[in-house]
Amino acid sequence: MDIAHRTTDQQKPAEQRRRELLEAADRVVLRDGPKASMNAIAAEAGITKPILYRHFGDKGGLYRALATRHTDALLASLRAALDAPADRRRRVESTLDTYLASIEAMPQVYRFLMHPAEESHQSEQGFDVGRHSAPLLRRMGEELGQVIAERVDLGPAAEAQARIWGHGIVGMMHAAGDWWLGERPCSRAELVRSLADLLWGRLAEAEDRPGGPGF
Amino acid sequence: MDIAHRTTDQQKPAEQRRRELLEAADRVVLRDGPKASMNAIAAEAGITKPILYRHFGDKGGLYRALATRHTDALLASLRAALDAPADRRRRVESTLDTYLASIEAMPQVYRFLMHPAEESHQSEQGFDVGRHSAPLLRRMGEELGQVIAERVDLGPAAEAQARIWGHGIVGMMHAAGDWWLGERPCSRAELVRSLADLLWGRLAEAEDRPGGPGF
DNA sequence: AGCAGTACGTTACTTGCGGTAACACCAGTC
DNA sequence: GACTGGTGTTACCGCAAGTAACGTACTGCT
Repeated sequence: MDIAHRTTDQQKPAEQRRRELLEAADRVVLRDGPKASMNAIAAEAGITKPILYRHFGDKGGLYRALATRHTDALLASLRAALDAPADRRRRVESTLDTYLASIEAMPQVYRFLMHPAEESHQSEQGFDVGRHSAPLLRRMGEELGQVIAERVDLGPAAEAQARIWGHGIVGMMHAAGDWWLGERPCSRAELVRSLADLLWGRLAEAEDRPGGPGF
Repeated sequence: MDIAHRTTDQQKPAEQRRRELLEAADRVVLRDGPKASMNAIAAEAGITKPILYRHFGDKGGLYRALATRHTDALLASLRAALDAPADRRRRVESTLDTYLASIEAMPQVYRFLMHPAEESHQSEQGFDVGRHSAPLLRRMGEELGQVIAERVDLGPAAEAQARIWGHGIVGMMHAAGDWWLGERPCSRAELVRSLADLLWGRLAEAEDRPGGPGF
């Protein structure tokens, strides 16, 4: 009588299957980069293409599902560092370090998250710049902005200010981390310290260099 | 008789040809986004694919040539703002505003520059994270770092610090700009002011919010 | 039992793009 | 006239995304 009463036989496999597929996709993507083919992923999962399409719609869907998993994981660890009971400078440094440690530990994951390899949504004729550059950055920016708004007293227009700062700080962290990961010009601790110093206004405090260029 | 005297209808200096092709490519890319096909570009230029390949090698080559043009232009205008004779805060605000005005004026160009749409170099098995995320960011970061090192007195370890700050600030500008361009949550002037405030240490100065969350 | 529905799975196909080979035309040069 | 080097072309290959059509097993319903 109960239509929706799928006994354990079929319901579990549905969601569990999806997990298996995602894990297989994960392996392939982490091995071959964002240009892993659907065929390769299907082969790794021991099945064929159409099944992937039934589960995820299109390649973008699969990648989005994959990205969401990793993004959630990273955001969770960042939240932990961000919410720790310590003074602000400590929290900032801890969060920076957590992020950098993550991308250092799994550069392939990081690379994948930051490069969705063109979702190609083609939404209309317009060129909505947004959402193309990795949703991970946006999510981190929004969350950080929220935390700032909650915990820091910014006077009037606090909300707008906090969001701007959230996205700005996340961008700073991201770009510096990306560059650092590529060139390794210094230790992680030094990088963390320098970035925190930057946020602490040391650029504004520093003196002009004596004998500037042509001036 | 004269070698340089070609009949007007054909046989142009070949470098000018390249320019024409680049301009055609520009039009198409700015219209169709980074996924513009070589066929489309060739059609826009009034010729066919193989010619493009003779000139630029592969799609990556064409896109690199295109990106270089725009990147050079943007960097030039940023340098102007950065080198203006004014106090530091003024220069910072002016540079931020110049950048934001540029991406606001030509979001398609901006989008293209930040999303080379996977060059797919496939260099070996490794995953060199670098250089995938738009060389524009790297170049801006390096230049800014250099300017900081030249004009600001940072004491010991100045060089490393300056480069870190350069990339960090550029990343801040980029991420905030990207987000702002997508959501338009405030005016450009407000954004500039907030970001400059952030760099001026206002995050560090601000008081804790009274009655924090659950604590 | 027999029938529909549905999720799982396959093979085989279409479409479109990056890239290339082979060929054709047109100048000036020996 | 034959040779060379630039312009251009058409026609093709390989490969990946995405789809259609078909087959199969298990379910509950009558």
